[in-house]
Order: sequence, then structure tokens, then C-alpha cells
Amino acid sequence: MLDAKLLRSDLETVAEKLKIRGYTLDVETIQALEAQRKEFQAKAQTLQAERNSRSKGIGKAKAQGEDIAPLLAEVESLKSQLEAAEKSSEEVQAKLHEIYSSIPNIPHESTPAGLEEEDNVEIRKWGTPADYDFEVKDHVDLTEARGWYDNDAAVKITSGRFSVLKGPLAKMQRALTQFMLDTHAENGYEEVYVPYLVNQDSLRGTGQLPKFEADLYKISKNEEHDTSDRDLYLIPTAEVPITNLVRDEILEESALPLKFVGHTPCFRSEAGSYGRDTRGLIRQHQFEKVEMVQVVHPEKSLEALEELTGHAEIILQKLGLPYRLMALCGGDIGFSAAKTYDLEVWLPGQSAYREISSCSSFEDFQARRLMARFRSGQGKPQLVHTLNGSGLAVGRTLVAVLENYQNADGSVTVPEVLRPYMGGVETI
RNA sequence: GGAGACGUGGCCGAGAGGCUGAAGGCGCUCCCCUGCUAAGGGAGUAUAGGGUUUGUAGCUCUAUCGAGGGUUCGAAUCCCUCCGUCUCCGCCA
Repeated sequence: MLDAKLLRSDLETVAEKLKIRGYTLDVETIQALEAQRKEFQAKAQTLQAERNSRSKGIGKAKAQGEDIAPLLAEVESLKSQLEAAEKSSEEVQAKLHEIYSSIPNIPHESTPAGLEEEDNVEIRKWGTPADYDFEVKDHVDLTEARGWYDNDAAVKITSGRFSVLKGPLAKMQRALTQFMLDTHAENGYEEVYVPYLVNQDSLRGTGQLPKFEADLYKISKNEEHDTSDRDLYLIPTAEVPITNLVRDEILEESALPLKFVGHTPCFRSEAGSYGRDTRGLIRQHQFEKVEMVQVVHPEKSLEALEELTGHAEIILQKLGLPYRLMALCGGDIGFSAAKTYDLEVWLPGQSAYREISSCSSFEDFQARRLMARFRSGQGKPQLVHTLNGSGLAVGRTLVAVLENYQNADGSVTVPEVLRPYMGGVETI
């Protein structure tokens, strides 16, 4: 959520900056509603003040044994006026809140202009895709025949877009997870274990709600056994539970930056994604991801994004996987992000670079909704800046390892850094 | 899951319809006193939003005593629902 004060004082500038991401702000509607808000809110507050002071008067008169009947009659007429004023005030504020909740973050000035994926800017490349003197297979062909990847079983158990991994493949996914967590811990991240189901407040805090409910799996309660009226959702990313650790918190300035890393499964309903990447492990309703989250001082968020992105790159470098770093353009960054770098790994099976990590700075956009603040000196609490990045998407990393390390005979060499996590095995 | 108790500011803890945005204590900040690794005295110390304003200053209004709703001229205080904590029982990895 953007700063309401900024929206009131400098709406035109905000509208201008949002054009960079192809978003058109309805300036006239907002201005009209703001004018109403101001009028109704002021009126309601004046009436409340009136009622409060008169009610106090009644209390004092009663204490002195005076007749309070005439005073009561006076206040009576206030009541209906106040109720009406409060109602209009609440209605306008609810409308404004809905509009404000649906406005995306303002892109950072260093975010490249452009609306299409083609407008993303390549920052650097690392590694060189290998030349294979045999016909390369994709990860499905490499694993299905050996019984390690079983789509049919997943369909039987659940439905499409889920997968069953077996044997060395399942083990390698676990090895990758362990390797990533350990590496990030060495770089100063505190490992956290968090719930996979979250409430609505958490999803609002990080910006998935209210706009993107369709992408989420909602857990409906069993009425017979659960009288709670709270719906829970499966997390689409560990960003949600981890970033919400600081919701409603006022941190000490000295506690910043906070750096967390966690591994969770992620659940995405991804309506509309059918037809893209229908084969294999690239796009699933359930996948594993290691996520880094940083909570930093507002002046440090830009350099923190570079650092965090670097931490994701280290994983790819240690695994020896060729990749490129892309700065996403205004039209391609997510709703809550001010600036985003994507890491794209080389997949020989597709002869293409594919996204394997997304690292974003949200500046104070999430923090405002989260009420995540810090106290510096004697001053008022200020909003922190939040960042996160995949470090990495484990399922896609598994695909990348399989395809980049494949041999002519269909076996796969285990990258050296992974061997300690796989009992020293050198090939699978 | 069953029964009972409870949820107040950074922390502890009073308050049981009006004089309570909230006593008292601890902690913290500032000032004074004191020459010694201590103590004493004084002041201050929640958050959000609105209005005013060149102003993240000041003034002022509103809201907030787990959350939401209700009763009332008036609710931390009464009623309802939910969330959470603790104790005992049950169940379970």
C-alpha cells in the first residue's frame, strides 16, 4: 500500500510514476472521494466531540444530584446525526481503502522503462552453456524412463500439475534444499521454520490479498468441527509467513537488518497458467522453494537488494549452472515491488534461460500494510523496508542440474557441492 | 475435543458504567545533587488517523484496555461471537 498522505498531497506525480508500469490511476475518482472523505470525517469527529463533552456534563450533573432529564433530551438528537455522519464517513473511507489497496507500488527510479518482458534489461551473464556432442534430453526424458519421475501417479493421487519423485531424484531435491539453507546460513541468514497455512491478515500484509485471491488455495473449514470464522490459505511462497514475522512489530534500530532464510513447499493455483510449461517440473501447483527475506533500514534497501541477489547467485555459481541476471522493467515487476531482479538459469532441454529466482525490494510498501516499524532514537517509529528473493526455487534448480549435468548415456553427474548431501554419490 | 480461569501501556499490575488514555511499581530518557565505581530529588515516557499549518514542529479533535458486534446520553467496566493464553482431563506424531 502506498502512503495515503502522498496520495492526497501529490496524486498527479504518483499517477505519472505509475504509468511506468502501465498502470492508470483514476485521479478524478480519488480526488472526488477524498473531498467527500474530508467533509464526512470532519463532521463525524465534530459530532463525536460534541457528544463526548455533553456526556461528561451529564456525569458531572448527576454526581452533584442535579436533574439530568433536560440534558438527556439535548443529547438525544445528536445521536441520529452522529450515526448518519459516521455511516457516510465509513462508507467513503471503505471505498478509498479498496482503491488504495489495489494501487501497485511505485517503481524505483532505477527500474527500466517498458511494459513487456522484452523490455527487461540483461545486467550480466555468468557461465557458458556447455556444448554437448550428443542429443540433449530434457529433465522428463532423463528421469521418467528410470522411474524417478511419475506424473501418472501424481494425477492418480491428486491431479495434474503435481508430481511424484522417487529415489535419487527425490534425494537430490532434498540435497539441494539442504545445500541452499546451509549456504545462506553461512552468509548470515537465520534459518526459520514457519507455518504453511496462513490467515488473511498475513496475505494482506505482503500484498497477495485482496487482488490475487484466485492464485491461492483456500482451506475451507469443516463446519462441524470448526466454529472459527477465519479462513486459512496455503502459502504461495515462504515470503508470506517469514515477512509477517515483523507484522505489528516495532523493532530497535540496532536490530536491523534482519535476515531470514526458510524452506517451504509453495502452493499456487495459478489459474490461467494451463498450457504453459505443461511438461515436467517447471510449473507446478506444489513446489519447494528456499526463500530469503531481509528487513532493513530504509536507506539500505537498494544495496540490500544487490546483496540479496548476490546471495542467490552464489548458489548457482557453486552449482556451476550458467545463468543471466535480468532487471525487470516497470511493466513486468510484481504488484508490491519497487525493483526486481530475476535470475534465469540455462536449461539445455529448452535451449533457453528460465526464471529460477526473483529478488525484489518492496521499500515501505509491504511494511506500511504490515505496520512493521523501527524506532530510531527518541523519534517516532518509522517504516522498515522489506526485501525477499528465492534462493532458489528448488524444483527448477533440480531441473537445471539434471539437464546441465547430463551425460551421453543418460546418467547425470552430481555437482561436487551436492555430493556431501547425497552420501558421496558422483553420478545418478 | 471436554471443563474451568484469564487477556489493561515496553514489562508487572490496579480499575468492576461518568471524576480513567487509564493509579502504583519496574524499565527507559532528560535535568539537579553527590567525587567515586553506590544512592537521592525532579520532570518526561503508547499508537494510529483527521483538522490547522510551508512543516515528519506546535495546537486541537477522534479512535484504541485481545478482535469484532451490541446495550447506553456515556463502556476497559454490562451482553454476544470469535481469537489467544494458562490449568486439569481426553486424544495423538
